[in-house]
Amino acid sequence: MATERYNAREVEARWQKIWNDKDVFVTHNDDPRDKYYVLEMFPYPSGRIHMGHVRNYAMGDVVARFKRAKGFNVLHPMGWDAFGMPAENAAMQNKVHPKDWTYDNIAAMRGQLKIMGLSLDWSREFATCDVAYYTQQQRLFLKFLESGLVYRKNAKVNWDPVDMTVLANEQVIDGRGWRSGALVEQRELTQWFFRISDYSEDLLEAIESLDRWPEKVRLMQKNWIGRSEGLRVRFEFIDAAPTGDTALEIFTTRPDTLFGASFMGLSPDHPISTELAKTNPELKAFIDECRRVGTSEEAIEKAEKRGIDTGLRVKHPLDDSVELPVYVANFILMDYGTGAIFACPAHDQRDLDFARKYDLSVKPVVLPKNADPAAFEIGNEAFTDDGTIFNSGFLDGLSIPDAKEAVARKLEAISIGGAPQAERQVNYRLRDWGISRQRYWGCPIPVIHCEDCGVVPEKDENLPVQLPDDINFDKPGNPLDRHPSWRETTCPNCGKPAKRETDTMDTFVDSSWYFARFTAPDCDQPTDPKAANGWLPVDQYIGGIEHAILHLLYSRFFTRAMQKVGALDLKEPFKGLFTQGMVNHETYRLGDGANGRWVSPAEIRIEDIDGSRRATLLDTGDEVTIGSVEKMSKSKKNTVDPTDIIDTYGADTARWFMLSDSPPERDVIWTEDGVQGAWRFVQRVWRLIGEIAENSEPRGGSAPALSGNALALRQASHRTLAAVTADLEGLGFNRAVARIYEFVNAIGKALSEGLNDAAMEYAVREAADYLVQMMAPMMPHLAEECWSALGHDNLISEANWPTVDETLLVDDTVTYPIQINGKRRGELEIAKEASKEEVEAATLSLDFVQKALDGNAPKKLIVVPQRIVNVVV
RNA sequence: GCGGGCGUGGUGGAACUGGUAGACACAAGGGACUUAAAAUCCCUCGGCCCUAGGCUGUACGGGUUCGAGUCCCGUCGCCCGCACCA
Repeated sequence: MATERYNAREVEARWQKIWNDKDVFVTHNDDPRDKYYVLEMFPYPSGRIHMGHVRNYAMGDVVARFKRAKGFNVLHPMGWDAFGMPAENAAMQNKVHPKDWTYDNIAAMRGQLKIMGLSLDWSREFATCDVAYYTQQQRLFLKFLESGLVYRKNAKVNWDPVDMTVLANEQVIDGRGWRSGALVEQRELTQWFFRISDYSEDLLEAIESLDRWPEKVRLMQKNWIGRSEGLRVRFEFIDAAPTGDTALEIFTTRPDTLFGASFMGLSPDHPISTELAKTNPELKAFIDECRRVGTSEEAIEKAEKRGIDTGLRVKHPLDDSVELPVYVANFILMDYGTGAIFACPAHDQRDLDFARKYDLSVKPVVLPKNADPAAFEIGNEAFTDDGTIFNSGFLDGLSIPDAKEAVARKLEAISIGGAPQAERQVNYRLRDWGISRQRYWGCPIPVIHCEDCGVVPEKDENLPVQLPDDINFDKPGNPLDRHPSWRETTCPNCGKPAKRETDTMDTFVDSSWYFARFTAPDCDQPTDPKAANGWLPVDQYIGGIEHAILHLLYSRFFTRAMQKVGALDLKEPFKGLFTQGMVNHETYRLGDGANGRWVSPAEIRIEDIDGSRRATLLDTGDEVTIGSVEKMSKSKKNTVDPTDIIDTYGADTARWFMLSDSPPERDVIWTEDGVQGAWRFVQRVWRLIGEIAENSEPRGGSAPALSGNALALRQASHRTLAAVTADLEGLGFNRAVARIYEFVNAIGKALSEGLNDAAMEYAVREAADYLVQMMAPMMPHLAEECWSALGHDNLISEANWPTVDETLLVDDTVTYPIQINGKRRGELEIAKEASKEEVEAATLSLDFVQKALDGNAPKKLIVVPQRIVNVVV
């Protein structure tokens, strides 16, 4: 048996069947043990799994299997993020129905995931496009609507006039639609919004409590929410604005620079701008032009600061004698603050650019440390660092924070037109979440438009609002709009004929609560609060860094919203978060420059010729250039199909390689050599275990008295176990792998020295059992096969994690490195419990120390207990 | 521009709270076994010096310390996030 080569394909299929037949990974909500919820971000069913999935799910599976062995009731589910544009694109290109395309892809990918041997509870599987799932999502939506968490408003959107749809910012490339290439327009549309901004402060504050999240992600979320404290100040108009306003309200975080004010700025979308444009053609033309400029970052960055003087003038709030002109300026955003600003060019770069262009005054009011107030001037760079206020009347000599406070106090106390001139205000960058999409393949928004009653929520008993199957994609735009009858319904309120909402929800909505649905996937309500509260928060969530902001922030908001409507009772959905790195691969290119094309790793052969690697095309033998290592992508053709790898080497090898070498948060480079190394290791373990199984008997009873090699091996077993346990707790898979390699080397060495007494036989059997158990979370099939070969009659997937015998972790001697002047010169082996004095004495008697001292007393002698000795001469 | 991170052999990477730098693996070279290949096993493997042994070495330049890959300051390089947010 043992001499046979390990046949991964046969073995893996066999154990997968056993796990499946015995429902080993089916989880029960009423299990009394402590819970542990492991979740990997669920995949989009694109058609095939890729190496990124293999890495992601291998990591999650290690955690799940490890925690199961540690005695937890583990929830480890899987589902599909199945709504979205690719299905519609496929429908348009290949004449497939989005539903068929999606469910076919799911079936294919489910099959691929199953051969990976993941310890998933497949009984809880669902896809977000399942009617059962989106019914509950509509029910949640209606509850949110009732609780005031949802509203409609007009909002500017990127409109693609060819595809007749709204585009997300990231779908606009250089001002053009990413698919149609048409110039994108800014349009006002009535859209549905979730009130995520109501939770700005809470979402920001609670980040502090997420201590098992990567610091990087926490910081990104903080920046995204973007809290800033400032002052809302009202500037009195000399003559009232055409809107009737007597004062212009602005938001500023720099009230300390108020004496440096040079002009006021209005957003092109500000109501006063709109009103003025009605009688001012030049201004109207300018505003129209601003709207045409794309919202892409590049477009904004390159856009020159421009504006138009409205002729309006305001009074300076702290100095009546100063009048400030009001401009409409292209760089002012309507949806931040009040859509209007006061400009202090000396201390704000944008204001300075504008002032220089229109020749407006630039008066510095913050003096840098040690600068001469008479000589300090502003060139083409605004001064934004710290300093002392000057040129500012009663603020002169104050620090920036003190001046802010002084201005706030003063203006709060003044009243103009019956209201205080200024109020303190906190602003957030975070905007409400627009969820309307003019698409077919998404969750329909369950509301009805009635001519008499307005916007009316669909009645609960009428749910679901189901997507029609008879749909065509012949024309661009939203197929739901064109459907002959789907829109037609009756008003739930008055019973008259009415029309359904044809917008569907952003797919981020689908993924904002799936983790809760897994806790009770068949419930006839969105959640079973008892199940959700019992399982949540997710103890370990694993996924890509690309979701650091949106998906995670939306899910945090959704959890709060679900708490508000009583669907569950907690705020934070993910206790521990881990973001894994990408899978990269070398690239290969045939031919030069524009004539060249990318070729895939499967099309080439790599040889080592005189120490340098050369690649040639398999078909023709043409030389191929080996390019840089990059993220696996279809466009560069540097992908490796997980199924091919698993067919050749088995799932365990693929999993093991993914977990070894690179730290999990970092990118890993997929190499053929690396996979073969992992494969050789699989064979090596199999041979080793076979040899042990043949030449020894299973352990019985307690350990015999030990000494020498047997003791050393037991110490190695328990030390490795302690280290691997700690590594797995901390997701240090690469370190665990390295320790297991070391351990296998140690067992191999012990075995070669002979198995000739009972003590050694016991130690070797223990080592073998521990080895197999430690690798079981990572290579579960090989582990089951070895476990069974070693004579165990239970499944290793159901076995308990072994316990460390602490007494075997300690040695009775310790080896001190001996340094002379900080450089290592030798070692000292001494009893562990030797006192500091004894260590000192022993050190000084060493001949190389004597030699270094040359008869003198040491200048200093540092003994760090159990660590190191340093002699300073 | 703002914010954050990283820089260790030919390569991926180890090194707990400052305490023997390079664990473990990959690649490479040499050898054994074999008709041969594969597989397996053994040896070498940061650089320099003739060896015992020594010197040097964690991007670069300083500093703190008995002792620095780790802490501090500066420089260079790379990566990521955000970006007209007043």
